Amino acid sequence: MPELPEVETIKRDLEREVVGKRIKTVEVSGTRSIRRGTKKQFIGRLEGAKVTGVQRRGKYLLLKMDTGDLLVVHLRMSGQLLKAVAKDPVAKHTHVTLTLQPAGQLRFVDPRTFGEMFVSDPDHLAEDAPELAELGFDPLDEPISWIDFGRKLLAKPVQLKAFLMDQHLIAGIGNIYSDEILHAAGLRYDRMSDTLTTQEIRRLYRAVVEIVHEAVKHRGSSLADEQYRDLFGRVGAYQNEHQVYGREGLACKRCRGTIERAKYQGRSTFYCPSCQV
DNA sequence: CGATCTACCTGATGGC
DNA sequence: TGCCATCAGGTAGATC
Repeated sequence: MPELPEVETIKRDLEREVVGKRIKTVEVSGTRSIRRGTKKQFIGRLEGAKVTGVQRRGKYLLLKMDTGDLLVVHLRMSGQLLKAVAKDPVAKHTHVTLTLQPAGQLRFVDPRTFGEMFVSDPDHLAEDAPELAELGFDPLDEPISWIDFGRKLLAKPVQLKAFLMDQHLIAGIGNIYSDEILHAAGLRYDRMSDTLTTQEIRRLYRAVVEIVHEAVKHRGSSLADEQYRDLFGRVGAYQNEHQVYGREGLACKRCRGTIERAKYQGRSTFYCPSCQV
């Protein structure tokens, strides 16, 4: 479900609502959500710890504890982090409940159970979660120069959509935002990275940064199923700004061509065949 | 090594 | 109604 803009929205909500609170108790149901390490050590390391900060790396969230530990969260396709109070009805698929001091709860809800949480610390993060160390640049927090971006594009010929979604190259971009970025840049999803002109490289880089910022400004995208929710359970608004994603058969807002859907690496891709080249 | 497929899950939707 | 196929924001691991 969530890509960088959605995770960033939740991060900012967590900073206001959860940082400074202490975790009083931890409840875990099922075995899927806590699968690196044991439930017992997960609970033991979190209970009594105070949340002192939140970081986002690509689509990962890291909650810093006053014990030095890090609570790492990845929402994958259907995970939600929701603020609640104890008397609120418990949603189906609530797998982890952190009860906070002085008040409130943080709940992890995840119907498809692809998401996960685990506890690590700065000294062991690289071995506990090697994929975190291998993330590419973050277009929101650590934008690189367009020259370096161009070097990455030219380093290896790869189709542009695969390039944008490769977390080793750029952290945080997934199926929705890769389509929106490519449309904004006027480039096709299957264009090879090493065929771009200098002007196209600059346009693509600008589109990456702009689309991500705009999507954060609108608090992310919730699709028809409204699975993506922020910490307060509210939907995002960026879906109203989508130019191509989910708009098959509709007119391109830029050139009035017809948006098409293609299958790319087993997933839907939306693009305008007349203004993306 | 890289590229490509599959598995991991539940739930919503649409065709028959 | 119901049954079945397809699809959904992601990524790791197997298999070529």
